[in-house]
Amino acid sequence: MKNEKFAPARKPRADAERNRERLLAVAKPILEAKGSSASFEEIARAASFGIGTLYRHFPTRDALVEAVYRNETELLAAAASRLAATHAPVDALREWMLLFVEYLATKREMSGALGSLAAGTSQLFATSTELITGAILLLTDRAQASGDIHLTVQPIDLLIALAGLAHAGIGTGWKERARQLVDVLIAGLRTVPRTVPRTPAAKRRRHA
Amino acid sequence: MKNEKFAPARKPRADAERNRERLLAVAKPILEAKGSSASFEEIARAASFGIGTLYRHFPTRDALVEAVYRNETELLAAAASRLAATHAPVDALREWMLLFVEYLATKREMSGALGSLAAGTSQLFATSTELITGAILLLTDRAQASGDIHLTVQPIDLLIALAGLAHAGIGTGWKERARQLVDVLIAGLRTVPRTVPRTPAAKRRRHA
DNA sequence: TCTAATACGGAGGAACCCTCCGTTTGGCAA
DNA sequence: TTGCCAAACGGAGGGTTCCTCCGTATTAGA
Repeated sequence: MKNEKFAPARKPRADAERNRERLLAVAKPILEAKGSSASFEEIARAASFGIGTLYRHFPTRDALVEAVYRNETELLAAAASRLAATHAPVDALREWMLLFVEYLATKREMSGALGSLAAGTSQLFATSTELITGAILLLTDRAQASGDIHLTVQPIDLLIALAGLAHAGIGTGWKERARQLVDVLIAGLRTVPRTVPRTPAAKRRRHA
Repeated sequence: MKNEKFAPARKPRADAERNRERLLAVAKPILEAKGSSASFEEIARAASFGIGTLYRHFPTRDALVEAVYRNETELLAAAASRLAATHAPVDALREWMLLFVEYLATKREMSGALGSLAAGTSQLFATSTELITGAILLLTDRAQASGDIHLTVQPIDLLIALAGLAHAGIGTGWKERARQLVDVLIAGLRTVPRTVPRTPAAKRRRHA
């Protein structure tokens, strides 16, 4: 047993750190080309490492994906507070959502994974998920406080919807379509929700 | 060579047709439980068929998925014209989108595949894709003709967004969140799009 | 009943996953 | 510098799934 679980993890060996970087560098283009279905063995081979090494550094696919995109995720999150400081509330939200579309664009093949990143599905994604949700919450809270939008959905759902679009595998023109959707979503948030817009069919649905 | 390619395909043997039905019946619950990651071998075993038989009937996963849900897809498509006949344009659209959410709900695990179904990604999904796009086009065209909505997105993108939400793996409460999103989308479609809402940042983005 | 034409079964090669453990290496202490 | 050992590496191997291929069995029609 020892107390290994409590050991504060002495800093990693220099070679390990170098190798980790090399793995990340090699993994990124492969992930972008082949999507999250890229084989671990291929990545390891491409970096001239044994498969075991890859697994030691990144025990799961999610861990690898998160690490590869951690940096960009942080940049994206940072952009939120910058926009909040320089733009009107709704404009800031809109601009940031457009940035999110750009963010997805690099990783279209990966967007399934990133969708569940946004959704907070995986434990491994926890920190990235927090970054993203924190960013959009900052912007939506502000826009709501100003009275410009009325939140009837969870802000993260807006991003998940966009990620869905990225993921669907529409070919060229995807990005433009996603941008249009951003504007529809924003416009939808601006309108005052009708109180209890229940139709007879909606009641029926409750029992379906 | 012969002319086998042009032979109008004599009707399938009775046993083959029986077996096809049995495969579909067995596949459905398995797909629903395990998602599209369900193994072909498992399905074949569950139906007490050899793996070869399954592959002959459904050469790809997509073919199987489409066949399993073909029926429900047709029902969903049919509902569109019914709603168009009985509801005001926007109400019909909204109700149908809510039905689409229900449609997804049965197959949450499958929604990735169904997303690309909606997107028209796969050749195999061609006919199902047509059914779905035809249905929503009917409703959006009508709502646009009445002047109640202003289409700035491709209607199918609305569905893809919803499928994305289904796919993201949000747990309980998914359906309610999707319904809320439907209302945001509808509200967004109702507003008159601003003419050229370009910000400086948008120009910059063009070169990214 | 006979015989093509169809359909079925499942072995087998290939790809991938992930674990486990013997070997190698880096870095610290003497 | 040298020696030691925790840390890191490599890759064989057992397991799973994919999908093809072809010998065997079954059907439908003459």
